[in-house]
Amino acid sequence: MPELPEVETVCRGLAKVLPGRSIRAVKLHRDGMRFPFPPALGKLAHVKITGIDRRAKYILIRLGNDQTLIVHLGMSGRLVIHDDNNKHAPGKHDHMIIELDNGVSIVFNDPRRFGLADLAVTKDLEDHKLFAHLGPEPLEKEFSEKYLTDKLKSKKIAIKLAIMDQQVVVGVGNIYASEALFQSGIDPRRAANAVKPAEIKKLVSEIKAVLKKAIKAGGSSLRDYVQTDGELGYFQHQFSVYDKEGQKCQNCTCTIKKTGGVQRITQGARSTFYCPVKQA
DNA sequence: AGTGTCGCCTGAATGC
DNA sequence: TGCATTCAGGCGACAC
Repeated sequence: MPELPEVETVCRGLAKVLPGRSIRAVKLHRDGMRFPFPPALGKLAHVKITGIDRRAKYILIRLGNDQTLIVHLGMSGRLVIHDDNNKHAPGKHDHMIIELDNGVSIVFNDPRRFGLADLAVTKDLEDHKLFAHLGPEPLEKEFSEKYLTDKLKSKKIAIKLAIMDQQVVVGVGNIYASEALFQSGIDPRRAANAVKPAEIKKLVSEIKAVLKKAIKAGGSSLRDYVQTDGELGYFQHQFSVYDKEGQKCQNCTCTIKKTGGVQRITQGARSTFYCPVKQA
């Protein structure tokens, strides 16, 4: 499940193979994913790829025709590099294949099709429907104690839902929201506007820390950000509370029989994991 | 405007 | 064994 660190790692992998190359063909194997592919997506032959970057969980492939190819991995999306002289036979969920002039193919596979691919004019990207309402990047200075305090003061929703709101801050998904709240010692159920100044300061710092740590883990566990099978961006994680219901949390000193260990609750129709002792 | 809920989609895991 | 059900979740749509 790609969150910001995985997407960042995918981008760093793409940055090693895409810039400077030219597109031989983009092959589409269905009409669309979350929404229909734009017709122009299939007509990018001979267009040059000039760069790669990321905004929130969107991968931005910069093109020489002043357009940007936007890719979102959704929940189950993967990008795999096949160096096979553009001979890759599309599998069941290989929805889009970008063939490069050097024979390398970038295969976008996504069983659940929550992902998307779209084209936008680069200079208008900020006004794109998907980008217009995005909050700040969590790793930028703009995402500060002062900013978050101001943003949360009118919010009565649970703090966990608040930090997952992309209008508050982008890139924090279900896993890292639980992880950052654990590291901050904050109960995920507390009202956002009731979180104290010192706790908000800690939370901002821990959100940055858990994301940075995960990005670092991605880089170090993948050779050059690309696995031997060509897959980009997925790596082993070690979580403190996520998916550890009934188990010990990180550095746990509890008697599990007494405390029940890590708790799983539902917030916004999604699982939240927390330690009832450290996040009281 | 802020908040809460639902649906999209498939495959893995679980239940009977 | 095999079929049905549940769950996973990023994000927009929608209702209140």
